[in-house]
Amino acid sequence: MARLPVYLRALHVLAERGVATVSSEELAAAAGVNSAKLRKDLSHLGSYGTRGVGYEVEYLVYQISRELGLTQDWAVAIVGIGNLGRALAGYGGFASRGFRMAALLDAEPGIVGEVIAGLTVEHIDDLETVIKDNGISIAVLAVPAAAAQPVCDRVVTSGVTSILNFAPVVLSVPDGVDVRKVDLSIELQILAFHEQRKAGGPSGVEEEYLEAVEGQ
Amino acid sequence: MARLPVYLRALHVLAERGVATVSSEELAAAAGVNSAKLRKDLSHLGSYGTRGVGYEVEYLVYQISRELGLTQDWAVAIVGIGNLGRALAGYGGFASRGFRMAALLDAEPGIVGEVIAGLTVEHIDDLETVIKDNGISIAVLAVPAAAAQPVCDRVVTSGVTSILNFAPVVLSVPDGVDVRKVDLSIELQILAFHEQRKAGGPSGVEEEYLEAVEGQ
DNA sequence: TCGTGTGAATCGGTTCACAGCA
DNA sequence: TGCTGTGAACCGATTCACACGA
Repeated sequence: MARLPVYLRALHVLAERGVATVSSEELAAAAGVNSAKLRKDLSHLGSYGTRGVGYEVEYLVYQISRELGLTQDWAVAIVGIGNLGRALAGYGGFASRGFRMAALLDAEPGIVGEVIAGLTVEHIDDLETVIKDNGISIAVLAVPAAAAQPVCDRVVTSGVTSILNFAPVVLSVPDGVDVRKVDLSIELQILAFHEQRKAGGPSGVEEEYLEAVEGQ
Repeated sequence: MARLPVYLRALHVLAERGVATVSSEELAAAAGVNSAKLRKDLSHLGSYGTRGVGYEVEYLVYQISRELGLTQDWAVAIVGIGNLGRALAGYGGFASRGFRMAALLDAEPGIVGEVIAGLTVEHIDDLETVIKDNGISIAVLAVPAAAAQPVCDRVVTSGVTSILNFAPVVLSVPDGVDVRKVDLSIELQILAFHEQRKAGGPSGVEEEYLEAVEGQ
């Protein structure tokens, strides 16, 4: 589930420090969750802990990696090589976790041909070919809002079944295609909401109903 | 709550198209949620719809904006002006939603002094002064993982109470400080998990327990 | 009549608390 | 003894379904 990557990161840190064994209490603290939740999450994978002792770090890393599908190699394409696309292309955390940046695509002639992180940016006209030839099943969309749906349609037609969307639009996709959305503006708006509550609620309005609202 | 920004975005699109009124059904479709959920969410803000008709777009935009605190001006600092920081600094969606990029900070001498989106990058040594002088209450951290906690401590000490963290670490902050985390690598890992399930589950293991797992 | 607003039912996820095993 | 694994209680959020009002 969605917290396994967080546990995995914490475990990697522990492993680097040479820690061989963790209790659910310790790992939960490192991951920022409570220990009962962590144990329940891990129990879904199987019974990989030892009662009275804890979990063996290396073994748990392997089990979680396998569960998440990180023991295989995923070819990823990034479409849209603006600042955000570049940030993603250059982010080291991907390669070390089973992800391989296999293609960068952009529509801008000034950007096509540029070499970023060892990859040459290709023209978006070649999108279909590039995706099929590289066996890409995951696409990252870092394109302008107006381009997002058309590009989405094209990558889906080419065989992509998982999309990470940074454009501020709700994409529509066929069944069987997963979309995750990261919207930087929405994150800020949620912070502003909390910030405002700290400052005393919306100006000039009763605050009662505010109690009913919000979690994370 | 966390979906209001999504509704707001959809409403802005409708307003631009000149739509005066929407039903919960239509707005829910545009926002990608179901209509009962949308109505329940909106009812927390008050009774702003008309039975038999729907919601007046402009009025609802205003009410949601006020609820989210977007009718006031929030000064935001971005710390870490790599590709990601630049992408954030240049993202137009902020300014139009009550957010004002008030400061850019970096540790790299080659970057300090650079002008991005009309702002001069300042040195991180001046962080405390810059935050206090500009009345900044929201900070965006786009720094390397190792720098995140120290920078976080400094912005909190300077008076920041909301943090949007892009570094892949769990930040620890005092009570009263909100942290939201965006982790690009985790998003991809979650996609990989789903992708793997489509392909038939983790190699060599029974799939039964997989049924118990995962939502979005 | 039509669509909002909302009790009531439902669902899923979190937390509690302890039985069971190393 | 100490900590995992898990049934049971709990809690919030989602969905259903319809009364109510424009």
